[in-house]
Amino acid sequence: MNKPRKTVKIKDIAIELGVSNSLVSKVISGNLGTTKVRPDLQEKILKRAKELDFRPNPLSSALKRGRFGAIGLIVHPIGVPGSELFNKLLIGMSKSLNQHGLRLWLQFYEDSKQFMEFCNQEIYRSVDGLIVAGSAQSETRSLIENLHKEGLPVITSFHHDPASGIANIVYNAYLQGKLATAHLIEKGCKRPAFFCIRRDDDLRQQGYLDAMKEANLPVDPSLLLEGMGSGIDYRFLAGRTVITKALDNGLQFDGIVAQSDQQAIGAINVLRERNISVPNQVRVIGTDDSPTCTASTIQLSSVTAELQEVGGRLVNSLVQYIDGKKPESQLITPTVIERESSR
Amino acid sequence: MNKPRKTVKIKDIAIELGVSNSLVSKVISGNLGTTKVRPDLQEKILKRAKELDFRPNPLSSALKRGRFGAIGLIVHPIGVPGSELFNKLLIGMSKSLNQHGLRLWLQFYEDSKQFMEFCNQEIYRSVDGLIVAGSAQSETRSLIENLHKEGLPVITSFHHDPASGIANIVYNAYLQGKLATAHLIEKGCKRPAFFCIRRDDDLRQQGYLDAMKEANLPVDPSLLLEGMGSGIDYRFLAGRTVITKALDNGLQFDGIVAQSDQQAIGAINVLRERNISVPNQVRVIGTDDSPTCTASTIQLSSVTAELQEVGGRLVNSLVQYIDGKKPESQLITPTVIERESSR
DNA sequence: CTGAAAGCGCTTACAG
DNA sequence: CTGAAAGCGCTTACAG
Repeated sequence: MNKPRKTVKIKDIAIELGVSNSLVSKVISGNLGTTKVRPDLQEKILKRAKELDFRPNPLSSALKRGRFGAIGLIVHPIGVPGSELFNKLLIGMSKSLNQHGLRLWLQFYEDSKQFMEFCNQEIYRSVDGLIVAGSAQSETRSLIENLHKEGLPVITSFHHDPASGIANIVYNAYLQGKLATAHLIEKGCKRPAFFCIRRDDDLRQQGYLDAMKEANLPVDPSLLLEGMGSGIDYRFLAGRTVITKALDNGLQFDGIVAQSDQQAIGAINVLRERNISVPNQVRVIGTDDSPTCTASTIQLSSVTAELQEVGGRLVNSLVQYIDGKKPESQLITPTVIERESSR
Repeated sequence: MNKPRKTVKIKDIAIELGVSNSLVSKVISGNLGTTKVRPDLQEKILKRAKELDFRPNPLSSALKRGRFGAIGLIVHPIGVPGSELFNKLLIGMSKSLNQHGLRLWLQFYEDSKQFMEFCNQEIYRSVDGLIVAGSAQSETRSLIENLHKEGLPVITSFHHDPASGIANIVYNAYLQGKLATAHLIEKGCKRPAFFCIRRDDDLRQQGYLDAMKEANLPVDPSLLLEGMGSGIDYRFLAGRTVITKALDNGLQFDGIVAQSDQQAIGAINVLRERNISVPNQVRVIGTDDSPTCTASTIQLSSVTAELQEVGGRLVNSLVQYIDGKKPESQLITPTVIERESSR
């Protein structure tokens, strides 16, 4: 066993100055209540506390107040590897947490089993609120709803099927698709292709379709490129495969809206190998504005995911929630970052 | 204010079963001490606790025991953006933390000012130990040493100038350089070039030099490629710039050891544009084994940084430290991952 | 074999 | 204007 670090306590100061614990506590916390301290005494206490570098033991305060001073973050692995989406989320949260003097308890989960373990650990009894981010599986969703019903303030960051009655804060994936497509159209594209993922409620695809409609451009179904294996694949090779197939099929297109930056780079590589000029013949835009965009021969345009902003708002809303103000769901608007590939 | 969630307490169980708080506490925690409970009573208590899904309030236990049940992680942003090094570190830590039932308090710092703020917040008084990772600036180093002297268990993960008297756990950068170089030599390279960074104590460069020596290969100083702007630059463009210059200077080389995967990919792109075949004419190996390696037309060989392993060991050592066992510094051995670019 | 009691360090309603 | 006292929920040395 380690000897406990010795720290200054309220009692130490009280004894030294010949006043009561109560008074020291009140003066230092600033919660005077009905108490009216003599100004000189107050000053003396504050001065001594500062000299001794006193800090209340957060455990004791929390125990007394019934607060923990900490929030939990449970994340399903998010973003393409290399996208830095998760890092951005954390940084955004971290800043906001510091402002509120809160601490973060972090937990990863890879599947609903792990999530259940979390719920069965005491961890969630050690936080004032919870943020759950990543993709929601139906089992985890009901677990979250249970925690919420038990009175734990919970906020999620899900794109699909958010838990019912729980505020959900995410970037606007629909607008990502729409803005990216509108950007290419604005640059002169008439037949931008779109990299589909295999799910029927793909928000970005909706955005693509609406952008086309608003520009009065017909949507040739063959512009909706599929074939990225079974399931969702945001990686490099998916971009290669899909665009290779499209070219081999003789598809005519003058733009590509990709659902990740890696897909976009994969596609660009194929185009270059076949001497198709980017951006002159085909303009390309990715998604996420990840480091990949500038880590390539041709600088890739992209639409942001604003994860840092999302992180900050998640924390702020949760803090308000803990203080009793029921939060609203929010959709954060992405931005198009124009670079060489769509100029 | 939020109504506090109501939870089951020891007292509730005690009253219900007509026994004392003490007994319930002892039975549940398993710390019987001199106490010898009647087996049937013990069973009754455990059964009821389980039914009620009782979990001790960690705050109270911690307060009583003088432990916090949490450790702090302060990180300087690490790794090239997109390298996922930080994520790997976190995942490694997270797993180990869960095993020990510990929680993580996360804090980023970008400069020593922020680090000082951290030290001035009460946060470090709410953890049983601290892990500091990233690059050490001299000011932060002395702050860390101070925390350590005050009795806070601290472990660092620094590559250069670790704080004195504090255990330091990192991957072996020297071996990264050496193993990567040896790999290329084994594949037949006689004149592998090395991407230098501008610091006189570059461990990877030492590794490169030693690998060459052990293979009895002469080191032509012009193989040590500099010119990546002022300071360290691990990014894509640095690789392009350096290798372009080398080729323009007519340098003869048959391999490249890069200090990041992005640098390597940048270099490969230049080589391909000039119709120099990778790996036939030039074998290339990167560093970090980041997602970039497989997100490229040619799959990039790389040498790992083992951050997940580092993360796990940091936590394990810190836990031991908290329990009174002074930890040792450790160097984690990296592994070469062979892919297309050096085959 | 079991429980009463003190205590971890703070906070706050209440009494003086 | 200030302090004694109770209490947050648990733990443990000690008494019975």
